[in-house]
Amino acid sequence: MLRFTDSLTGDKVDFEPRDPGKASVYWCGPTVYDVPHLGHARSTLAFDVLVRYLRWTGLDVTAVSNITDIDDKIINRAADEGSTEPDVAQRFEATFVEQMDRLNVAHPDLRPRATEYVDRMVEVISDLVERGMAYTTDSGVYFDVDRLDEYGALVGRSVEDLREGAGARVDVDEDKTDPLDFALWKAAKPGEPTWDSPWGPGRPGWHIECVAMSLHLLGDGFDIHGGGDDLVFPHHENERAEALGCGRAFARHWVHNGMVQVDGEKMSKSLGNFTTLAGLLDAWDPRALRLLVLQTHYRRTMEIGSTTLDQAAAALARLDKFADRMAEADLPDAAADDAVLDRFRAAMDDDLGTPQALAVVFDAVRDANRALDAEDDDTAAALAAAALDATTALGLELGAAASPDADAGDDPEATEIDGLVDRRLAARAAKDFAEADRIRDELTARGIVLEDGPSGTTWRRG
RNA sequence: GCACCGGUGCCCGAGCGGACCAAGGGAACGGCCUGCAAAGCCGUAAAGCCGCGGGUUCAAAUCCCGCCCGGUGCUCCA
Repeated sequence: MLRFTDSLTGDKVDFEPRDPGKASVYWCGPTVYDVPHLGHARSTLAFDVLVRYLRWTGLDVTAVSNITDIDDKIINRAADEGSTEPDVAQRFEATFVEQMDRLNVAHPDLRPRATEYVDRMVEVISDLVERGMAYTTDSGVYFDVDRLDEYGALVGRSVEDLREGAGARVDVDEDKTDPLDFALWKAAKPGEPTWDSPWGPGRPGWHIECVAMSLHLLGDGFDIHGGGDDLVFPHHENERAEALGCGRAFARHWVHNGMVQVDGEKMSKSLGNFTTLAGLLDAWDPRALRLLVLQTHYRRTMEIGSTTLDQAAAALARLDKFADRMAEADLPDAAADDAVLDRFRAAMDDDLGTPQALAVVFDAVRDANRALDAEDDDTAAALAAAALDATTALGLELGAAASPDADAGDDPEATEIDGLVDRRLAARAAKDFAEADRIRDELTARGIVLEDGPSGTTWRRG
């Protein structure tokens, strides 16, 4: 039985789906006003693994993640570059999807856009107004926090507490009767995209979209709502307020992932293009980032840097070699080792303990290698099957074929290097090791690493 | 300022009151392999006690209190 930490209570709770055998999951996607950063990657990876694992255990999962395609930042961006909001949104949504694809993130079943949900948002806001949970001013419609006893439950703070800190970082809109109240509908401002509403032209507030989408697509009382830690307040607190304010059951469980820290200075020094996810993905195998993310528990703050990425890449290389070795060993068909799978499942069931789950995988890898060394093919096959099944559940494809280097295409330099490698092979065959080593040294100086194997010599850029 | 989360070996990072343990990964070292390497495989050692100081307990890295340091939040940031 899967258990995970519910942000609402802070306790580990058993996951009991609303509908037996199924799971409904919603997590907040990006606001598409710029290229994705490392935080997007971590968060998206966290929920990708959650969804994959739920499916692996046999649940029928419906996964929904939104795209916020209208918001202040998008408007500002469009103004800055002299384009339009839809243009900005479409461009960066495409970039987001493309980069998540590189990370082998499974597409959510549904990826609704805010601009497609304005009508439903208006319905929810109308409901709130009718129930007296919201009020109207010249600048828009606001949720009245005082009307909801439970407000603050998700952050674990009282309304008085919150009120004290309100405005500490951002100026408070003077139209609101309470600094904690938040916008459901923003009245039109000149030059901004607008939609019609019972309160005049304008655009929706931020939180309302997730409520309208999740309740519409997944139904009241859906199972899991997730997002980054930084969204707990105010975003998720306010979403919850909106749904409860309508008298509707909202998410049964809340799951939040921790933040990413980057040693920016060190990073830019070693690799100038590292500040964006794209830069990272160009410099490292995307699977190394996934592995690195999995090696840290999803709730913890984690450090991503060139050192930790290199370390993850080295571990990944070992897993690739393992997968290749087992594939080439011509092992008998074997069912995955149950003991390994049980340990894997136990680790994952305990709040998605991917670090321990990977420890299980690495243990199995070592044991399988040892079994193969001892020519115990049956044991090796069972262990390898379990290890590979587990990594698949985590979204990690293994083996040289899975590496982005596998299809590097034609490289003008490659032909020349191949020629040098051939000459070295000839020299070795003639026992002219001095010449062979000279060629190798020359290639080494150029950053080329040679690997002599039973089936010939391969090279790679080190 | 207030709130929440965290501070574990050379590095990343598990552990959340006890005897299967201070996991696992990277690096290091040794062996096998190799003409020699590289890669790979196997093995070894490494935290004298898990930020600091108190306390609770038969028993604490794990609970409580104080302090120091880092992160996040306090209206639109995953």
